[in-house]
Amino acid sequence: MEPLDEIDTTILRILQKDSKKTAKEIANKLNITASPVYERIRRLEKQGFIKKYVAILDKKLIDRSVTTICQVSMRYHNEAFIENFEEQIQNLEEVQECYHMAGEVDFILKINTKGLEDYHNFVKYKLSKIENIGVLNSTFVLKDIKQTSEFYI
Amino acid sequence: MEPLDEIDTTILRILQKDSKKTAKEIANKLNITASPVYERIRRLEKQGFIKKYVAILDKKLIDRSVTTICQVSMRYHNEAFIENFEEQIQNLEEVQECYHMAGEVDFILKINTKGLEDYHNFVKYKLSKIENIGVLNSTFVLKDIKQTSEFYI
DNA sequence: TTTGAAAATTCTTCGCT
DNA sequence: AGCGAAGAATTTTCAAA
Repeated sequence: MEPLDEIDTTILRILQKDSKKTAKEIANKLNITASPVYERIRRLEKQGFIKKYVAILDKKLIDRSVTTICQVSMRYHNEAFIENFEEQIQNLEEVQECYHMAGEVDFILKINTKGLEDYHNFVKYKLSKIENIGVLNSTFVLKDIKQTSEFYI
Repeated sequence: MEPLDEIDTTILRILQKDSKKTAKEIANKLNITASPVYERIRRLEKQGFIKKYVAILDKKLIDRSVTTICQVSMRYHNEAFIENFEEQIQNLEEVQECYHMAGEVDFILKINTKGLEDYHNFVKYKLSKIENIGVLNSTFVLKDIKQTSEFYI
């Protein structure tokens, strides 16, 4: 696969910010016509550089204001337990992000709920039901400082 | 502002997963015609429920494979220092997320770089230049288990 | 609020340069 | 690779129900 040129990265930068921009608008910024822009976008999709297009919602308005960062450590560290944990996490709708970490803490999760009580219920009835969880440490977000899906390219 | 009905939330659920779905496709799933779907989407945008539409890129392919979670605590906790920190963070392109936290740690950041060396340079030349940072604790992501912008609604 | 139709715009393909 | 034209599909508006 060929490396991306300046035109490709400009297209990606624009679409990361606003995927509703038309090929024509992007073409204008690049001083070329719409068809090559269109073809490049199609290629970038096909090659997997663009994974998907999504709408970003306002969490306050849809009543998911409480964001919690939860750090999880496992009791035993064998393959089966880790794979089981990863599988279970996929199915929890409240979990927006989950990373397997190097270091003391095994997993870091970002969870969105309506309120504190819903987070309590999430931990009580869903998260803590997963086998082999050792330490579980939750801290609440006071304020979102920055939140974007953009990569600097 | 009226609360959302079942049709609105269905539209939002669909657009969170794939914003390229046409009004017609969404209408089919709802057994109505395209125009009310179109009008509802416009209203949801206007009211702010939908903040924006974005393309999600593949971080491996664009060479931003290293994700780091960085926990920052400030030395002194006064308004000016906190506001300054929040402002500085906005301008750092490597930072995808930053939250002001309750508890021991003041801020949690998610940072994407090309490699470990680039993270080192980020900390050395950018993050640590911000005034009044006390403790700074970085841990690396071994594997992304789950990562979505969707909210469960 | 939904429908159905009509106009404007964008998407998509393709032959040519 | 990019251009420009042409047809298909979608977006967008709107009168009527």
